[in-house]
Amino acid sequence: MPTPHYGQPRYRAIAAELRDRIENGAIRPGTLLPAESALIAEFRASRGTIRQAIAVLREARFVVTEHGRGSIASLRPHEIGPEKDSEPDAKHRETVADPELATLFGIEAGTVVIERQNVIRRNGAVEKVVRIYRPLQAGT
Amino acid sequence: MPTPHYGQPRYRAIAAELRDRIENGAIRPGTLLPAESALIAEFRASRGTIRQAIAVLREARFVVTEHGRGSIASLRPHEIGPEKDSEPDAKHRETVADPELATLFGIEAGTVVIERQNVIRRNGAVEKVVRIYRPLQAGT
DNA sequence: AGAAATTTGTCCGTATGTATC
DNA sequence: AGATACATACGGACAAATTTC
Repeated sequence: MPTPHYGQPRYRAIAAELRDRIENGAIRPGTLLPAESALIAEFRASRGTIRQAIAVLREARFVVTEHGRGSIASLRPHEIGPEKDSEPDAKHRETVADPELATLFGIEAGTVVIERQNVIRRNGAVEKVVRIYRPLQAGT
Repeated sequence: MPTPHYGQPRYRAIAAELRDRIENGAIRPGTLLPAESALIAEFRASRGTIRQAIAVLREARFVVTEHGRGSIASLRPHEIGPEKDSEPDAKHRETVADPELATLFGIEAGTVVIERQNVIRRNGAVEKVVRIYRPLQAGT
């Protein structure tokens, strides 16, 4: 893969993408951003580039980075929604595609996919866990 | 000492070595791999390199890693289910529980669980993949 | 019950070599 | 030549989960 950075540099494009996710709630304030390693996999960027992107967000106060913990999306006054779910039976998240999913979706392993997980209980005990995977691609 | 990565990078060579040990039984399925610190000493590699090697194994489902515990050798991927030439839309197979599934089911990570996978297609393309996990005992 | 040790997770800073624009 | 980016690798420090004492 060459290194085309037509227009703005890559780290700025990644920073913009992450900022959008924070603003539109995909990454909720107070929660951790994906780890550097996860962002490397998702954007297929080198560590240096990812760190540059996060540096931009930190500079703009969109995130606060804690050594050994991660980068936390900043709380926005108008978006403070504690929503303390103790343990939801369903949740959304992003993970990376394992080789099989990658093959099925026709993407490369390591690409980020959306995972929805539902926990089905029966008499209190967990009977089964359903995980639904979808490609992330659409219009980003 | 510079950083010569002529040919195969170190982390891949280490991953290959560890995979061999799992395959030939030197590290038996269900047991823990040596700790990162031990691997660092053995291969004289940095922690980052060791962790990259283990990430390769995890990606290929050769191990399941648990925070604070270690990486558990899994059943070999090619022994887990029947080999397929083509991809059916639904299939049963056995996999190993990742830490989250283990917690939900109240079993230990690395334990074998039943996985049923359904592939939902739409106009030929794979729209989503549904995976349903159940413990071994129940449901039979 | 609690403290310490172990182990993995994450971030920080740096370095070398390669490739592209 | 310089700026950008990638892949690899090192070492250090702090955080968090688990195990051991």
